[in-house]
Amino acid sequence: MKATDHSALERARPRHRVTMAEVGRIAGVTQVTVSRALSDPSKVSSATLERIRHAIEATGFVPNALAGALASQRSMLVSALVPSLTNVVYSAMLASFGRAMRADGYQLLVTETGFDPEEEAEAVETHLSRRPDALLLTGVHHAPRTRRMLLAAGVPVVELWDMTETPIDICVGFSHRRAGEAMADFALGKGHRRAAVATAADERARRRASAFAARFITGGGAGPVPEAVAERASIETGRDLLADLLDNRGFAGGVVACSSDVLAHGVMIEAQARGLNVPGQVAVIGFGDQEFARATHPALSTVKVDLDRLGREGAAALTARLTGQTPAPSEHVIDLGFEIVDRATA
Amino acid sequence: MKATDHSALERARPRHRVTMAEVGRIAGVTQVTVSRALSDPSKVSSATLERIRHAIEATGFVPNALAGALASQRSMLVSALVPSLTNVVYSAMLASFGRAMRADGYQLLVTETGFDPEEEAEAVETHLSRRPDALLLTGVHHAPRTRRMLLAAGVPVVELWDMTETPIDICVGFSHRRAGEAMADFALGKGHRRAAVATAADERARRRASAFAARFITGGGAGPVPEAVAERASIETGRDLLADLLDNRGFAGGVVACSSDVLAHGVMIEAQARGLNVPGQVAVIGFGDQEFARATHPALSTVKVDLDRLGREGAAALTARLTGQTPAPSEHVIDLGFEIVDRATA
DNA sequence: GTGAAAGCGCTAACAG
DNA sequence: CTGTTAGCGCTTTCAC
Repeated sequence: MKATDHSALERARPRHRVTMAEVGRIAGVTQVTVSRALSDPSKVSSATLERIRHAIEATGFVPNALAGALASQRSMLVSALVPSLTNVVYSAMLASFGRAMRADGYQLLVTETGFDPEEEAEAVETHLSRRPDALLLTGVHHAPRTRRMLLAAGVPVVELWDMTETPIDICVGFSHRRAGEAMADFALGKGHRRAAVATAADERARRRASAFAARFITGGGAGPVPEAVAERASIETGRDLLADLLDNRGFAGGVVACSSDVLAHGVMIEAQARGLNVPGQVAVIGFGDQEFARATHPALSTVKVDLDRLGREGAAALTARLTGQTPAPSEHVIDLGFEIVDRATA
Repeated sequence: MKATDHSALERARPRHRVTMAEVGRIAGVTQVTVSRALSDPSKVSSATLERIRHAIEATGFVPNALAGALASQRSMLVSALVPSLTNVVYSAMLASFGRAMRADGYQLLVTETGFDPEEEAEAVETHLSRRPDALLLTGVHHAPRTRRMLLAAGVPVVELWDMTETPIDICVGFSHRRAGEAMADFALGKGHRRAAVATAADERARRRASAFAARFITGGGAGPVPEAVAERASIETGRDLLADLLDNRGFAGGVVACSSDVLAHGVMIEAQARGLNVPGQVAVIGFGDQEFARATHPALSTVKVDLDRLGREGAAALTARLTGQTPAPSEHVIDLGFEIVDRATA
């Protein structure tokens, strides 16, 4: 069985493919009728429909969406560009976006752009060659040619996860500056007067970090707010960051504002490994409210961003456009906000 | 600027699209020459090439890959079906697979199947309509019609993350049974005589769990080995699982074999929250060797599976096939193995 | 309710 | 080195 199983694939060229014409021949109708039977069965007599169904069954016919897309000028493809697939923040957003689009019959073309605008531009170009009906970009910072290509293509675009006054088309997200400020207000409200920042290098995280530091000081906290930056966010780099803050940057305890829950978790672990009490000696605020945030010990205080909703709203904005609706100017930028989750670490 | 920016998109139908014919007209050649200039520039005189480049630049022409695929019978599309995008195990594998395929000029059509063979079958069918040049499936358990459709399509297929005697085409992975047994041997070697299992519900995890339990007992451990099962793997469910084991299933300490590092981390946190010493009272073995495993406190002992390599090897197997190579029968099943990482929690 | 004709934008021979 | 001629497998439009 093993040998025969493979033999089907041992040939260089795929086997003969069934077409609508062939299905039609078997069912005693023309190709057009088969097409109609599939796209709008109500236009075909039930007797014919039955014969066509049989023929499809018998031949294992699978319609060629490439040809369909070419003829109809609708690919039913949506392209999604995310900086990273392994970062839950983006994959969660992508997953919920994908589910929503699939429910509307679209399929997802996915590329990981690695936080690099140039790679993103390349990806946009190749994706555009597939004539997607819409595109999802992450963030609002893109290479100039990205914007140019997209505008020229005249395809609906949604930028997720960030806000801007000048979206390419539609953008759905929240203000990173305001999120950073809210973290500072929260820390201050908890009575903290000394703070540090542990952040990933990416540009949105940095924006939150500086907003936090600025607000913390103007709000009455002690300056300066030392900042430690890691290339990537992981528990390990979170540990490194706290170590660095404590050992080299003059941070003697207080609250640590982190650019992600993962980093925050690393900070907690490092503190605990050093015998420091959390939140007594080192308080921690995360970002994202990932699933595990409620399950750390103590439970992590953080900023909740509804990633699921982000993906869904992005999809909704796109499908609205795709069904011919023109958003009002005010609907081009959708602010989903965020929420401070006050648990036990700060 | 805001208003004008959008106006390009305010129309229902996309704007007039540039074709090769149009580029040719401007460059003073026929459409075919433009096609050649793009696919094999050496076949076109440098003077013509220059004019064509100009015309492309001037018009912002982006080739239509749909039409190209239809004509050439090669879509340069690879479809990837993964159970979950938010689970790092799968997204890491997908990301490395994607990078490798992209390097060869392929693009990724992605669908999340949610561990459901029926959903997978649906997805295979829709994906097949895009005429992908190859497919990636996760695992080796599929609906019968999935196998049938794939065989009929005659497309190269790689099944990742698991092994079987009867792959659809090619499969790359490791033996889950042997991994479970290796965990048991490791625990036994560390002197543990009492054990429990904390596992996610998915079928591969269960397979490792039962292999662990069986081997642990035949290897000299005390039976029975209580087993706690969670629908999904998270730190939170890991905590719940240990609580359940301790409170309801007669587990009085010993080693806990987990189906993933995340679950293991949850078990550690719950133990520590209860004031139990790790590994003194509760020892923990994870699975996957995710990035954070080395950074927990104490560092997590686990089973390393090289996800990056998994993705790469899967891609390599596919591209070999796509360049016309026929794998030897022995090369249809590739065992990547695994490795016990002996750190501090067991 | 069904068919015929045209064409989507490209690649693949085959000429010259 | 460049052009001509045929499709690829569908959808669309217009007839009947």
